[in-house]
Amino acid sequence: MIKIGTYFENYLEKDSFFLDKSVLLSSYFPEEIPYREEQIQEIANILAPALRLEKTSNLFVYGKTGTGKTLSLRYILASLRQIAEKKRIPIQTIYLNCKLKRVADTEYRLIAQLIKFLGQEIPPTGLPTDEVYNIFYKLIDQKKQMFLLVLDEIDQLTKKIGDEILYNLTRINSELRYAQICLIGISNNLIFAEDLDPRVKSSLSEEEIIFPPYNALQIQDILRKRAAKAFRAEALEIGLIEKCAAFAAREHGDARRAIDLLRVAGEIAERSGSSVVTVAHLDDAERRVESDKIINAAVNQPKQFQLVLYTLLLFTTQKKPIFTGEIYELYSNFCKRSNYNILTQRRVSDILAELDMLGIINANIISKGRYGRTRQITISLEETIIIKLKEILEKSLHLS
DNA sequence: AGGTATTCACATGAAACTATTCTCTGAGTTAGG
DNA sequence: TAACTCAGAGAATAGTTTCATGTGAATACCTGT
Repeated sequence: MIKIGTYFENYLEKDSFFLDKSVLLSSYFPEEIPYREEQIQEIANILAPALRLEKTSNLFVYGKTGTGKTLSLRYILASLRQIAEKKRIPIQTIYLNCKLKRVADTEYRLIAQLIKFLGQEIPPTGLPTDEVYNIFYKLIDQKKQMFLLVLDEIDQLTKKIGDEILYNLTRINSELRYAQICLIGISNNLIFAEDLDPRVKSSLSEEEIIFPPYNALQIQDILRKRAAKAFRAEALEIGLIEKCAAFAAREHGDARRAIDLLRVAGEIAERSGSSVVTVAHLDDAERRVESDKIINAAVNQPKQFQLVLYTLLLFTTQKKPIFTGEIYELYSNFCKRSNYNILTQRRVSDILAELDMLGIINANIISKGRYGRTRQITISLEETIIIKLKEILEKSLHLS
């Protein structure tokens, strides 16, 4: 007990080298967005007519993750809102992330969210979708006003439920008498619009803006600006920022990831009682971030999904690749033994594909000629992660 | 030897089903006048 | 008669199952030399 007490005291007395950690969180909103002036100006040009309540072109924003799309749009919307408020222009802006589970990832829920934004509650289920649309129309068309609707990660939405929703949304304007809606889609899949219904495609991407990835130098600059606010001077080892930027640049210039890494490195350094953040801490941070990502992904999956993953972890300790059929065999035996019901191979195949998508396993579809076609599966996780993952899955599946 | 045709072991798609959670409707019941 | 209760019909959704079709290349099977 005493030990812990002194630990807490020491903790308080030692000044943290963090000045303001919130600067490094993804919720932080910087005053300026470096290297994105051009894109912001362009978007502003496109959206400006909204201030006069004139018809505004729908807009499509492309760019890889961590290239500042979301941030830039939020920034633009915020200033647009400010002006609108000052001049009493009836503009509403809505930002929705279509990937959020149980929030806006289906047609019904998306519209329900919009209605909620307009100040009315919609039950999570029970109503027909048409009804929800009608409520929305009525609410929005009460007076002359402009709606800017930003749909982030719109590719996830169409991947899951098709593009009918987008068709409906783009068509809304012709059914509204007073109000107007302008759609702004954000996607990090550059070729996403290719396999969209041509009608939707043409009306949605009237204007397109591309956010290029940051290069290493730009990320360095961004990191320095953030670090200056987040850390005390002298808290970072020389060369740390450069290394951090290099990590991120390797991953297609993802600034968010770079900032994340820096924060986690700081936390690790702080906990280890070091007085500066070193490159070694950064390496640790990278490992931590990676393993957190994977473990998080695994934990948030359904039971059967975890079961498949668990058998996979159990039986692929050696580097030797394993095939779908073998895994299915092992999996069904395991289920029998532990009283879980067994899924069909069809489903397991889908689960394997999902595991591949999440980056938990590596699965290549190969043809063994006369001996069929199958997935060749390897696990590319580090031993420590595998062990941790096993523990967590055992707990979650109530295995002993 | 060289060229096709087969064939395996799944992959991939589409539709339909199941269980759960939730609303709405309207018949039957209750309580008050 | 108005208010209340409660069962049943109908929706949305996640996770599956069923049925159907697709597929890449190692082999089997020809053919002609």
